[in-house]
Amino acid sequence: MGPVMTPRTSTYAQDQPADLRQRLRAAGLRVTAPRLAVLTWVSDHPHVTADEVTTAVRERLGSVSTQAVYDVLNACTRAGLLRRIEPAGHPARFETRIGDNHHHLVCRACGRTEDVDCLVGARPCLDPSDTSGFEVDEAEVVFWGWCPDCRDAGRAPTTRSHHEEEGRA
Amino acid sequence: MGPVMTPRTSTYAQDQPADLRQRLRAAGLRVTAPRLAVLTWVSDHPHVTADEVTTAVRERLGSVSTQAVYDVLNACTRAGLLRRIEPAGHPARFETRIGDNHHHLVCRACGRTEDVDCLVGARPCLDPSDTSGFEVDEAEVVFWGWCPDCRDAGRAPTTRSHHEEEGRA
DNA sequence: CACCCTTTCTGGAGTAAGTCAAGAAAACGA
DNA sequence: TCGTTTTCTTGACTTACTCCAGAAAGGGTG
Repeated sequence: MGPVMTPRTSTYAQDQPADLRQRLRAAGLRVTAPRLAVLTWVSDHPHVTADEVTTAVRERLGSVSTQAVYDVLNACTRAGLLRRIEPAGHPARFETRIGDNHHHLVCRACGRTEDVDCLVGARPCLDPSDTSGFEVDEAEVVFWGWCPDCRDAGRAPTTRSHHEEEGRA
Repeated sequence: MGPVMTPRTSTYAQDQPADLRQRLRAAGLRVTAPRLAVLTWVSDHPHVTADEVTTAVRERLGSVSTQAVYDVLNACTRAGLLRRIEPAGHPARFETRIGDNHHHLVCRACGRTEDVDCLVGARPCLDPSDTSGFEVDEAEVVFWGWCPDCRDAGRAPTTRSHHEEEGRA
């Protein structure tokens, strides 16, 4: 079954096709096999890349064009069914956990991404002090670091010689 | 002088070549014309893209390879003389303001990037509640929105129909 | 100042992650 | 069952870089 990754039971893991159909229709999107397959997979495997989704969907449906996968991911993201995360230097990842504004923990080496439910210190006020006239509609927080695997594999700097900024705001 | 952009007096705008030479040497980097030109330009024009830097440096030096500009930007970033910002969906931007961990305001439409000195509410504690075993060394905050120009040009959604998440953590 | 060893720059090919476009094939309301 | 509209397929193209080999400087040494 291809590159099966630890199938975490996500918030939406109980999505059955019937459920998904409704959500697609509600979003004004037609129900198609590629869409059901993509949404189901992303739902069960948060933070997958387009490439991983493509592989998985092909396993299930036999053959789906790369473009179709991108179209599905884009349409669903636009419709609010998916959320796209684009960590600097890594391909985009997708998740079905939307509607709350949680944040992410990203491994600098392998790109592994995990959710961070909220920040300690109870909802710090994430408003910029000066918006320079911008109309701000989202505050995105990414915590950069090294996942256990990459650190153990020596892909993380041992001496903290990297960018020494004490790293916190 | 090419695409001259509002030359803001940055924190490091007073960098004179002599000064830059020292900083390069201190970082263990050789002093070369491309490096002086790149650093000077970025210093005076925070948040420029590699492409903009290339254009500007060519204006000044006559001819510099694309690769040289990338090499300089990468070497200086690695050495801690520059900071790279990579807003999702936009090419990387560079700045000389390092050593403090300020954040950024990015326009979804044109990628225009501005500094946010700090968050109101005095240094919210930006530590994830659960690091999943990750060794975190940086918390990055990006405020997404629409710059005045793009909003006026109608490139921003008028109804807040976009991703309605109330946008704050 | 001349030399030599590195580091850096040049020029050109190559790559990853997508996007664009035209036509074929499906969805689904009537 | 039809007709319209959306979606999928195929395949070229793009953007923002990186990789490579060789030429051209830095700059410490004698």
